[in-house]
Parts: sequence; C-alpha cells; structure tokens
Amino acid sequence: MAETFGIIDANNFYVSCERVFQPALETKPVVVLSNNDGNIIARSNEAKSLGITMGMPFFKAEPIIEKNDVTTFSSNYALYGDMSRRVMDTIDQFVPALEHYSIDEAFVHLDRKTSEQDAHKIRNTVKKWTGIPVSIGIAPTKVLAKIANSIAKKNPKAGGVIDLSGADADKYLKDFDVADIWGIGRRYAQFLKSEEKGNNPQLDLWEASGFERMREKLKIETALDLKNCDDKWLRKHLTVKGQRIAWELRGISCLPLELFEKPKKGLCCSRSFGQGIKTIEDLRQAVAMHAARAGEKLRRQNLAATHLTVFISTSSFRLNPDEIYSASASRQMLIPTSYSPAILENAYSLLERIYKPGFEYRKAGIFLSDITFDNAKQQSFFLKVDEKKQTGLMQAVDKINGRFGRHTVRPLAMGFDHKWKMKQEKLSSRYTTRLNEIPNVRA
DNA sequence: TCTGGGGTCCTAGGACCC
DNA sequence: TCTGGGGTCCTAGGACCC
Repeated sequence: MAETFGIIDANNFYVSCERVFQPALETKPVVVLSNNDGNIIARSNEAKSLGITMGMPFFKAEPIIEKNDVTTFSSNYALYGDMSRRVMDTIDQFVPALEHYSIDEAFVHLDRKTSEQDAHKIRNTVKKWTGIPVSIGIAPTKVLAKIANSIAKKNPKAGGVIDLSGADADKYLKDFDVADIWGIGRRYAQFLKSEEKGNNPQLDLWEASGFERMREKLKIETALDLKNCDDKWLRKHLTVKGQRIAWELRGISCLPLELFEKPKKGLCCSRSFGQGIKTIEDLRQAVAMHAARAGEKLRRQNLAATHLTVFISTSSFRLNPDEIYSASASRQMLIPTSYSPAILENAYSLLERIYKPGFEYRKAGIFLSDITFDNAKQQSFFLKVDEKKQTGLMQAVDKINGRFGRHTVRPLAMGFDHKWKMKQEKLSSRYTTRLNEIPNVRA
C-alpha cells in the first residue's frame, strides 16, 4: 500500500527560538544573522514584509533595520540545536517513523486515514511543549509533501496543515512556481523557464525538411508543467534527479524516508575571520581551533579520518585581483585518526606549504575525508601508536568541554589573543544548555 | 568598512586494465 | 601500418539542500 508522507517544518525557526525566550518580540520584526554577523539567515514574517530577503548581507539590510526598529540576533547554534532536539523528540512520540532531515525539518510517515487530524495534534503539541510553531504538509511523496507544506505556510487559513493526498493536487500544482520545488534550484529554474531553440544540427535538418522544430527548451513555469514533462528530455537536461522529481509530482514515490543517519563522507570545519589577518602565527591559531573541533566532531560519532585538507583564502569580494589568493593542500595520514594533536600536527605542516605573506586572509579551514568507523579502522604496520593513552586523553578533554563549554581545554596552539575570532555582537544567551544562562522567571 | 558554514549527489572524461 | 570493445576507478565540476 502506498505510504503517506508528512513534512513538519518549523516556521522561521531561528527567529521562533529567540522569541520563545523573549515573548515580547512575538509580533515584532526580528532577524537572525549568519556567523560573523554577515548575512540575514532567518526572518520573521514582519521582517519579510519589510523587504528583507534571505541571505541579504547585513550591511545592506541595515538601513531598513534601523528605520523599522528590527530586532537583530547573532546566530546562537547552541540554543537552536537544543530546541531542535526538543521539537524532534516531541514529534517522535506521534509517528511510526521519522527522518531528521535538517535542524528544523522532519519527514515522517503518517497513517493515511487519520493523517490530517494527527498532523493537527502534532502541531498543537509541539507548540505547547516547545513554543515553536510548525507547518505540516501531507502527500503520497516527499516532493508533494514539501509543496503542501509551503502552501500551508503561505495560507493562514489552512491552519498550518495542507493535505495533498486527494485527487485534486493539480489544482495547486498549476499555480506553484517551478522554482519553488524542492530540488529545483536557481540554475534549473532559469533553464526550465527559458524558451530557446538551442543548436542541435539534427533538429536543423528536421526543421529544414518542413517539420515544426522540437524545442531544446520548453518554457516550463509551474509544478504542473514539470509533472507533465517528457521523461527523456528531463533526464537529459536535469539528470536522474530531475526525473525523480517529475515522478514524485505524479505521486510515484522515489525518495524513501531515510531512517538511519549515514556516516559522513567528509567533515569540514571552517570559518571566516572577524577581521583580515596577515601573519602565519594568527592563521596557525585558527587552524589549531579547527583541528580541535574536527577531532571532537569525529570522536562524537565514533569516526576516524585518513585524508586531511587545509585551505586558506582572502576575501573573494576584493576588486583588485592582486589581492586575491586562495590555496589548499592535502595529505593522506598514516592511519585513520580522531586524535586532535595528530590532526593538528599534519595541518600545521600543510599550512606552511600554502601560506604566502603579503595577503590579508579572511578565511581558513580544514576538511577531513576517507572517514571510517573508529572500531573498523586499519592499523599501520609501521606506526605504533599508544592508542589507549590517546583515547583516554581525548575522552577526558571531551568530557570537560562538554560540561564547562567548548574550548575549556584546548591546544595551547590556539593562543589567547584571537584577532580572528568571529563577530557575534548580538548574541542571545544559551538559555537551555548553560546553567548560568537559564532565564529567570518572576511569578 | 561590512557578504555564512556546513553538506549531498550526479555526470563526464581521463587513466588504466584486459 | 593498421586497429577494439569492454570494464573500473578516480577526479573535477556543477547542480542542489538547509
């Protein structure tokens, strides 16, 4: 029997998290900024209607923000991560299967007969227990459920839930912009909507012999257009992914629920700096921090990595090409490891290879790949490591940092005077994860 | 002055093997 | 001098997601 999918998606999630702890902001315009207070990454509906767009650089939005008294927050991932866990735990109690798709979205299976009532129950409970408002889309496939969800968000009358399982889905699809379909990005949307003949010599001949020419591009504007699109054409221009989307629009499920977290294939720690830095000493500190973070991430998932890449770059917004430089170097380590000092040592020597004086660097990072499970890793014949000691040391470090906050224990190499540290001028408290930042309530 | 930080999947093309 | 048809693996690049 066909399944029924639901997608449960928090409304303006980061903004909603902030509002839970500052209810006075409920009807006010609010935005949340990316790391380094660079771009706008979440907006309340009030902020959206002021014309603040997703991804807008903060300095460009600043005039609107000043003028309309928009409340602004630096991003507080400790808070959002914890709120996300609460939302997911709540949903989990109501559904037979849940895929934790992103920090603010879960795909679920629903009982077809009671899906709509169940959705309302989930929505109300999540709001009551966590304070976070969510919208729910229901449909026989994930792509359709995403569309239902997006319609639910835009129509206050829907009460936060739209069910597209009925036979009249086309009624919605014909008004749904192809650009807003899950899996269709800017490039594909532009391509689909264009109407050009392209340059196919075969078709030239065809046309020359008096037949009407088939178009290379088709002017596909809506979800309904894409649903009715020719499979071969789609496969050719949008690869199998495009074809799957069309099938999903037709109600044929191609994308199952992913119930188990797949082990990561690569792991990246990088950050741009609050200000430009020039010396290799400062870069070393930043790289040391990323090495420590990367080790921590690996250990938390019981993974180990063999391949290490270090990269540094200047700002890409520089106008003078002489001031732009970016480079990376990588190496295969001898054995898969999650031992921070080993990652650090390798990262340092890679950094030496790519550093060039005379540039103002804006970003550094490391990337780990060739990732295996820690207990399955292959030992090197040549390298004898006292693994027990290393594991013990890292466990102690992780435990202390978990209890007292990140970087309580850290490599000395990280230094103390962090010129490169990220800009976070409007950070809210970690209300839910730090005892000394728990809110006080006067009753 | 000021522009995020993670990830995934797919394909084409080259190198190499028999 | 001429000349084949398969396969695998790897990488780079391009698309997408939140």
